[in-house]
Amino acid sequence: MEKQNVTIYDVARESGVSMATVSRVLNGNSNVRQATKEKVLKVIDDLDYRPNAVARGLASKKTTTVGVIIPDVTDGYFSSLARGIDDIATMYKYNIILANSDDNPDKEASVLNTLLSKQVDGIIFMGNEINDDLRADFKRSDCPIVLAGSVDINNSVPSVNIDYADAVKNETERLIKNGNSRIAFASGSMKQDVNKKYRLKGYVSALENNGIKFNEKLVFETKGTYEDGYDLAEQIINDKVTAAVATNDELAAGILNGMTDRGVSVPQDFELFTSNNTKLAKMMRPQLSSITQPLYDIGAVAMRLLTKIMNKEEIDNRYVVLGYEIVERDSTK
Amino acid sequence: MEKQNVTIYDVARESGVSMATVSRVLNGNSNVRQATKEKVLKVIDDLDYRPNAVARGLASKKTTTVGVIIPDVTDGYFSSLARGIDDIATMYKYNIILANSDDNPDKEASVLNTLLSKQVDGIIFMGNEINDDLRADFKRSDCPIVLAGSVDINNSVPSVNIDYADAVKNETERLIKNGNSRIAFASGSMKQDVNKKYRLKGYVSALENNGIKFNEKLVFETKGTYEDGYDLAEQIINDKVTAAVATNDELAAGILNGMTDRGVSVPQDFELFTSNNTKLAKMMRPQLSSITQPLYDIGAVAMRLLTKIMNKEEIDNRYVVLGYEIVERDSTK
DNA sequence: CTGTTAGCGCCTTCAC
DNA sequence: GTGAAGGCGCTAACAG
Repeated sequence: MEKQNVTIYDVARESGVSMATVSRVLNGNSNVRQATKEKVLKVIDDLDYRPNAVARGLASKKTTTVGVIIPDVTDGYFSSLARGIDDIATMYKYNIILANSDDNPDKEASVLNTLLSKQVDGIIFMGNEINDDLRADFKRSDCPIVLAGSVDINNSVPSVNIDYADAVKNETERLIKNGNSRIAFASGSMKQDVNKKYRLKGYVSALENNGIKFNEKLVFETKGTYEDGYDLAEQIINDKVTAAVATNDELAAGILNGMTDRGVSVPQDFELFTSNNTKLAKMMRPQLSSITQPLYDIGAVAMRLLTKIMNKEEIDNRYVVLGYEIVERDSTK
Repeated sequence: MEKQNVTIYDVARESGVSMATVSRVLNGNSNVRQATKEKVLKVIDDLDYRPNAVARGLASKKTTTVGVIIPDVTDGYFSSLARGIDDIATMYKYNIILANSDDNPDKEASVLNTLLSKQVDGIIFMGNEINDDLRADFKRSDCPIVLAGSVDINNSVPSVNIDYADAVKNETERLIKNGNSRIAFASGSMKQDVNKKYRLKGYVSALENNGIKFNEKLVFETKGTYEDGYDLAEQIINDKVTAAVATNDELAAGILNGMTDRGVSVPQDFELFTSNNTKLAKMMRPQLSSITQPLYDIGAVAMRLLTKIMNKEEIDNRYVVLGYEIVERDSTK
């Protein structure tokens, strides 16, 4: 058993043409006579030749791979985005280098670096916090970057999102219409601009529009985990809150179970809206009312946008805002 | 703004040494005087030089990236494995090319091919069905491959798993001890050897060990989705089944909700065990009793095993079987 | 339409 | 300890 050694040179020799010609048929260059093309193709098949993408990358300066930075694949929100990204990437003949960052700035910076050293053609970044360092890295990188389901208040990079503020505003108003006035805002980290600058704002403006005074005590900041939500339920009960908007599904799931396990009936005595409509929302009992984000599409559109940028096509809109809807299931009246 | 052009040659010139020397300090080769080393390092820093991994890969025939084939990142079982894989990969300075296959043989073959053309140093394969074609591809590839949480009855490739048969046997026996005799085996596709050759076998042997006659009618084959489970509940009710073992968590979640929504109380009138203990198991109400697979570890160990193989280290055991436990929560008595 | 010739950026003997 | 030189496998002008 020898190692795979057959190179473009071998197939050139075997088929009695030059490597240039082989390269041409490989790359679908039209300037090849049909006959020669077929001859070469046959040899390629006979020799079981497989072009070396690394050599190709070095010569052409294109690797047909894009980097994807994700906080955690295990998170249903991000993995849904990732799936959309990969599908579109595959469609455009790209592969994906996936790297978990845990939203940790150091890891992000480090990963970004190794991605760049691997000469990826582009990068899709997902992350909840984008700080100045990262923005600077992005700028310096001279590599196409698109944010997917991730917000940069500075709009320093192209991105694909929904209107988070508007969505939360909408949810909150429905809660108000249902007669609630003590509505909690159950949030993941406020270091995240989505939460602090967008969702919270939507929450506040819904309150104001309806003459309800904003009460800082009803804003609960957590790390956004299921456990956080579960524990938070106790506090929510003590604070006599009658409804809540949660910024992500696992947190909401925790709150829901926390309330139910403590004897509160949802939605009769407590209403709850969540924000991502991951699979989880439908699996909970009662099922969670939610903003329905087009998660897969956000990833898909982000990847599509990236291909355009890598391809230097004209871009009409670098800051895509996809539509969302609200589905009322059983956690609201 | 120029493109990044600084190469090893530039830093060689700037620091007044040859590229060979720069290459040496880059690769931690000891045969470099401390003084020169520092000088070079400084220039590297000044020039903001970043070695080109592609060129490096071509020259050294090592890309420090491994391919990961996964049915669907969106699936909690596999994404947990993927997380373990990535963490260990990162620890050993590898990156991961992640590709979704949907368990589709064509996609798997195609992805495998492009992975090989990209000269990955190794591959972690996750998938529920491994057929002869795939085995042949593996064999022909001459590339280290490890299966993670995926079973190959032929043991043609190194793998990391738990003892699925034993685990299901255990669950089933507990159900029997609780007084059940009409126990369903709710399964994903029987084309999958884990289900057909392992889990089902465990189920059957538990029955036999306890003098219960195996009833084929109580084996329900589905595609393993949440919806499948939900629908299946009706049939389960009609068949007067009093307990079930499900082969994966989403399926179990569907069954659970399907039963509950149809007015059956769990675990009083129906007991349920599931098999993967993903996050979901704890989020359901009642919480799902389950086999607790060390998902993250399976991925991590698989990746570690792969590094050893890539590194041509001595391997004591190519077919790792990790321990599992059973946690009884509220879906069983 | 096809062949020739340079590299792409780095590693790796082999001398010195 | 350090430099020179030859590839790695392929693409990309440039000729013809």
